[in-house]
Amino acid sequence: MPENEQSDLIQQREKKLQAIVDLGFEAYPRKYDVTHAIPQIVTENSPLSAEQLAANKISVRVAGRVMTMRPHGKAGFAHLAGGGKRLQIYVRLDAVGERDFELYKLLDLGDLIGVEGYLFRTRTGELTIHAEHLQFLAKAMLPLPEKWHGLTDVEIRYRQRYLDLMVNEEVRTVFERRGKLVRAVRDFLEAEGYLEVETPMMQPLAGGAMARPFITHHNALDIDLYLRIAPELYLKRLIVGGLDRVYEINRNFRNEGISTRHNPEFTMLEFYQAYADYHDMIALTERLLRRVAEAVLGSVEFDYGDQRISFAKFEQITMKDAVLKYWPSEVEALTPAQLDDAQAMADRIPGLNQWLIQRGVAPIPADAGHDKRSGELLALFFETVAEERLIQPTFIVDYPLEVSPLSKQKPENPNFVERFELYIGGMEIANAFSELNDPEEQRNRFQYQQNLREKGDLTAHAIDEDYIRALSFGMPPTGGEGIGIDRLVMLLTNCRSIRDVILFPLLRPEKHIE
RNA sequence: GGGCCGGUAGCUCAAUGGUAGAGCACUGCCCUUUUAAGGCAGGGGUUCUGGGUUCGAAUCCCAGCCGGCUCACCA
Repeated sequence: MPENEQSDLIQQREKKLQAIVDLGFEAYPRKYDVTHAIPQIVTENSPLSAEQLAANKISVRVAGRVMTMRPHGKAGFAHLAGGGKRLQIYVRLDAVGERDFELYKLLDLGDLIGVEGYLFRTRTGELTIHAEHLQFLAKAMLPLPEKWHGLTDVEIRYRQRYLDLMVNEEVRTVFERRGKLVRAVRDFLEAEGYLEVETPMMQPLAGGAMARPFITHHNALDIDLYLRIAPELYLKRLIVGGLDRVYEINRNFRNEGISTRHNPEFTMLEFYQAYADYHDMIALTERLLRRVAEAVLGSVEFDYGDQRISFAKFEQITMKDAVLKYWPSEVEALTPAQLDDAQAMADRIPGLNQWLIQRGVAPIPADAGHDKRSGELLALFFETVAEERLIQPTFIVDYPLEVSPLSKQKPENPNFVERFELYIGGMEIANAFSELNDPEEQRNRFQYQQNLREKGDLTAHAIDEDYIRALSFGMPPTGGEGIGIDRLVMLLTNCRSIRDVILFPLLRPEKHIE
């Protein structure tokens, strides 16, 4: 924000900083040796009574940010924040001396200080440091947000996440859980014999998913590169090379819309296991998610909005059955056989659109019925009628061939592939399949995608000749999966927006900042 | 990109056509166990921007900027 708007406040604080320096304190000292972190003191001493604290006289030296001040003439209280906890300090003129008490009086909310003293309980029973010495550590030149309501303006919360973290304690919890979740994923896969690897974020072809990429340029080589939309094809090259169990947790970049469930850069876990198929991936996913929930929440059940979600049991249903199960009664019914019949499905689009419009949802484009094949329509219908209804963890299996360019066909029905997506809380969380390892069939699939691309579908998969070459050296039968980490964090932190689980979500650049 | 809602003091919010306010924060004074500390006094505004209507606009109208939610693309 412009400096002139707050020049009075800043000038006041500059004067105070000068006064602090005049007392003999450094304006920006190098370090402060603490004996304890604030949460440690709170945890360790909570059980101790006032009498026990008085008898033991436990000396501590801590540092933190001043969050509240209650001066009382020649004494005063303050709360220091650190490590997500607050601890009260009590400063008396006769205990800290003139110089330190002058410092106390010059403090502003937001300043960083060190305190040395001993623990006691106040009359109201609050654990407090009886200060014997104060150290000035850094000045807050700008004022903190209001102390009761905190900071609610979501734009400032996202743009100035440091403020959000300072004053909204639950925000810290979200990101602590996110860290625990990623840690738990790594521990689990490590124990399963997986190797963590890193593959290119800048790729000459943006493969492995269907999405529009970001494009960039390398000057020395004078080539265009794409920020990756998925690591998939590189990880499978590693399977070819004999790294039989690999995983990667890192960012993907997709040049698509922004919403409460989409950020242009998002974190994806992908893992590949040689000599396994998608059934093995289902079993692994169930174990992984239970382990992660236990690690993060200590439970496999949790609230998400007004729903109670349990990882104790995972449903499994084919895409066709899901469409039939959730097909709206207001629309003319479909028989199972008609789900292979593009014409029969196209005939339902007008009725379906009427139903969608009544519910305030945008209809399916009118031309969808003309040029789409039955598998594409099936996937479209699934997303339209079933996806948001899948609250409890549900594996949707048997995906149509047309929307699955990298998956192996089902032996008993080549129009469908060995693939699943896992839905929880109405969101797609995971996508997995038995990996296609037949190089000729892969070439055919790429060719089909290429045709879509030439018809104007910018998300259709590009032909990757080196990937076909890699498959031509022989890839073992392999199960592979991707899990959207941000959405998993949303579930386990009860956040409705992906921006609440990404520290610095992409926003339009701020205009008026100097 | 479409629809809906919003933008007033550093922060959270009032004021619905008639003198821009409150609480917190800030400044000064008093106060040695408070915790939304208290008491007294005070400073602080391009009401998002630009037009328009009107005797008079924070308020009504138009355009724009910014944000949220939602729909579409997508994970």
